[in-house]
Amino acid sequence: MEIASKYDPSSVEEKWYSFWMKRGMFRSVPDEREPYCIVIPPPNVTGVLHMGHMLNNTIQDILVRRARMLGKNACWVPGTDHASIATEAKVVAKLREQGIDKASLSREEFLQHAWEWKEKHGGIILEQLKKLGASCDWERTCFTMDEARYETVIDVFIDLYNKGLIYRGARMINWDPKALTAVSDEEVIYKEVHSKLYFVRYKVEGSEDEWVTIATTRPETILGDTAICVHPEDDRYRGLKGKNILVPLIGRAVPVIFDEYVDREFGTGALKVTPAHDINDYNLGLKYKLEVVDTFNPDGTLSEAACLYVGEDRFKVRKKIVKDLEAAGHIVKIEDYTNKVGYSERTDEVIEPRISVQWFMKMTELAKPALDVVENDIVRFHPAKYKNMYRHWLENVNDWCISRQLLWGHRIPAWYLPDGSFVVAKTKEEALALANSPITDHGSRITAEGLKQDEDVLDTWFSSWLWPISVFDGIREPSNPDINYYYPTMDLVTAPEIIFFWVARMIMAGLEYRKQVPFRNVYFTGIVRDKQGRKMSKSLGNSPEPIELIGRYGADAVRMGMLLCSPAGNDVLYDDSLVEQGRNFCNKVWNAMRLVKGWSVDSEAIQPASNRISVQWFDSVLNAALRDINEQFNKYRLSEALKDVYKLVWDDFCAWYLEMIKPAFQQSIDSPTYEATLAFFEKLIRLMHPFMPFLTEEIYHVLHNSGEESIMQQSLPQAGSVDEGLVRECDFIRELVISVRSVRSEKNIPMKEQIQVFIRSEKDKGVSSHFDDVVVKLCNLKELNYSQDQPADSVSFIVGTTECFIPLVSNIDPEAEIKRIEEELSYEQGFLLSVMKKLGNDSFVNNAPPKVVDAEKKKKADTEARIQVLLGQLNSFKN
RNA sequence: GGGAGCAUAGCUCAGCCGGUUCAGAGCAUCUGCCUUACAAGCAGAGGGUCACAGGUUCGAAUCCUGUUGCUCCCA
Repeated sequence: MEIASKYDPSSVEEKWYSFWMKRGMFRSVPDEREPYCIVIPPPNVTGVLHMGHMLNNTIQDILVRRARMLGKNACWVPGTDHASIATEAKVVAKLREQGIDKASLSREEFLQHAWEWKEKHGGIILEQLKKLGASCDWERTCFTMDEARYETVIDVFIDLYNKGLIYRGARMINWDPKALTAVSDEEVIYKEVHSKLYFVRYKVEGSEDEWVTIATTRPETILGDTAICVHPEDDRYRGLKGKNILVPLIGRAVPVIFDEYVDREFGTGALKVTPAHDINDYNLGLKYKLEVVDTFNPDGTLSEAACLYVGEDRFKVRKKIVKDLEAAGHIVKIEDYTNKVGYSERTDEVIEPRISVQWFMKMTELAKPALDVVENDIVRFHPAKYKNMYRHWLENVNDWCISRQLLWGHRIPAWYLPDGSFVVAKTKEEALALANSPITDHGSRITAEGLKQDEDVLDTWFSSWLWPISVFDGIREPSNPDINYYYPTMDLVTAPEIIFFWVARMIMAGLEYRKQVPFRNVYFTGIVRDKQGRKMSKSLGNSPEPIELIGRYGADAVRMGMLLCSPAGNDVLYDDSLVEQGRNFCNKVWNAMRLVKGWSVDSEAIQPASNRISVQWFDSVLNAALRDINEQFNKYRLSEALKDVYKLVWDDFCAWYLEMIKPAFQQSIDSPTYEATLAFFEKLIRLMHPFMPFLTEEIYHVLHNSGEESIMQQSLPQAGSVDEGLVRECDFIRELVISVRSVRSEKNIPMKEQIQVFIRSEKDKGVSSHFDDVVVKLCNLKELNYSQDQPADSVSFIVGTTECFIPLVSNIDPEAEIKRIEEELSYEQGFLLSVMKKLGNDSFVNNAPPKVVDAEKKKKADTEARIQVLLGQLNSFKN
């Protein structure tokens, strides 16, 4: 059989994914086994797969596949969210291309277009996940706006409203003038911008030439000023008590108020107060009952209330008003200034703080238990450092603005009566009944025509926060078999950026509706950045196209490359070399398979002792590694687990074990060793399967010719016992082999040339000879000898405390040897000195644990032994 | 402005309660090899005052304090 010397993933991956799919191997239904469940963080329907998804979903797939192989009933629930702002923007843009104006459409017509868009584009990202090997139960695919999820959201809204946790009120909110909607605090991104600080003087009313100078970064809001505020203890402004100030250009008289809020050091110490357009000013306005003049329209242009520049854009007005102020003699000076400005996460538009009537959810009551479960490790964070961030947010939590002025989403189930009051109900009929019930008592009889449903929809996160429950329909059917079996889920894999948006709120929802946390562990991935540490973004063009990357290197290589360098919570600096490393590893495993598969087996042959000991040795090494890797998984150190696998396979198995037992060219191998090797290989690919599903499935089938079976359904190898003594013996041998190779390299002795090695010892005294034949093979020796004497014309080296020699016919330079030995000697003597110093220190000997003192004594003995050896060598060269 | 975290080899990072011949790994670099599984490979080598300054201790990369630099979160 001819097997290609290079592993070709493209011919393999499609085959095995459809193999798994056809046989329903990702399917999970409740049974008597222990459940293991992950719900996918639902990607946006507008999204296409990016590098962050690749990392995140690779990790989830590893966890799920591993759980499956541990015999659990593993279920990974996929789905997408409707991303109201992003999707609506896409649909509006598409309509515009077709010459359709959103405003000309009815709600129903618009939603029709939106659904069409969703049907066409909404599934792309899930198809892409399949290319990565994601073993989701696709039959369970959910969407935040499908029937069950939609109704769930509405039910929860009504329930929370009835519990008094949701209210409607006028508040200062973050307004996105481009999307024409409110957004929550969490959707505002503050960016540092270079702007100007304008010093503007306002005239004191009734005075000839008395002025107050304020500093502002937003002169266009001057038209909405309704007070000037100074610090009560600021001597500069004592004279202003009881006076009014005239707002420039429009001459409105506004009062001077005194409040400690003002920072005397900033600007001039005098602050203009614009309650309609700044959150702090808004609070001052409430405190001093100031007039609120809203000078902006929803789209960011100036309103009638501004009197000037009506209908012009806020940023154009900023330039204009500065000119006009300057002309009127109001500008004192303009300084360069750096400040933070809020931008909309979705549209990147500058957020306009605006007073608006919105729906809010009270957070303080829900926050307390959600904090407790994390503090008490009922939900564990990996890495745990994110607990700090979580705590800080929950202890300072604000009410959540949940309404959005959009069409695409869950429409708020509130119905307004002609008198402006409202009722909250699931249907118009229920609303009507409620409106006419004696309890609400609206006096006159309300008709269906008199009821108008709220035009707004809910924040997308208001559906996402229910996700771990809603995917199992656990709100509508609180005791259905799925929710009872799969909830709470086990692990959540997500980015720290959405710890508040999502993680915290899911915990709240879980505790509120299931009295139980939604998951046991939260694994925070890092951000995938480019090599220079920049975030990957479309505009920078610094992100590889994931599907193309998979095409080029194979999904397994990409999975490995992503994970190998990303400990939990750490950012990944992506570079193609990472994926290359993954690909190379796949190829290494592939070739190991080619080697083993190519051996002919001699069933008559008796197993040589060297093979037997090699098998015993690798068995121990494998068991020790399985134990360690298991431990890494328990600590959610996936990257480290993969490194251990990498080392076990490449170094221990390929570089050492296979070389130890490899038969000479065209020789056959004995059957016991061959069988043991196949068993090792089988264990290794099972161990690797969660990380590299495609390659391992391919090899599994090559090794077994097993048509219908899948490696997916096999169990993970269990760690057996470890012969520590044997491992130590072999460590000595490995060191010996490396030393011999090093001498070969230094002395330019080609591998082909057979040499001799002498160990200064009596055979079987001190040094074990179990591995002698292995050494002979790996070093290409004529013979391995034990001798008390140094052979003539030989170079020497030390392994542990044992002296070894290689006789050479030439190439020995006494000068160089002496120099080398003297260098080693001086290092050892220095080391001995430091050990002696420790042992000579009474407080060390008395205070340190006996184990540590003994270790120091052994160091001393070993070092002295080595020094003896070196001195002997030096002598032999000098004489 | 408030809070959190980080600083170890050229790069990315391990290094758990202070003590293993402790200063490590991978990648990159350099040298030699197309040795019949693998050049996507093999063998070997170099490279770090553990940011800086103090302190605690018999002993500090590890604990404490300060300084500097960077990152993130919140307002």
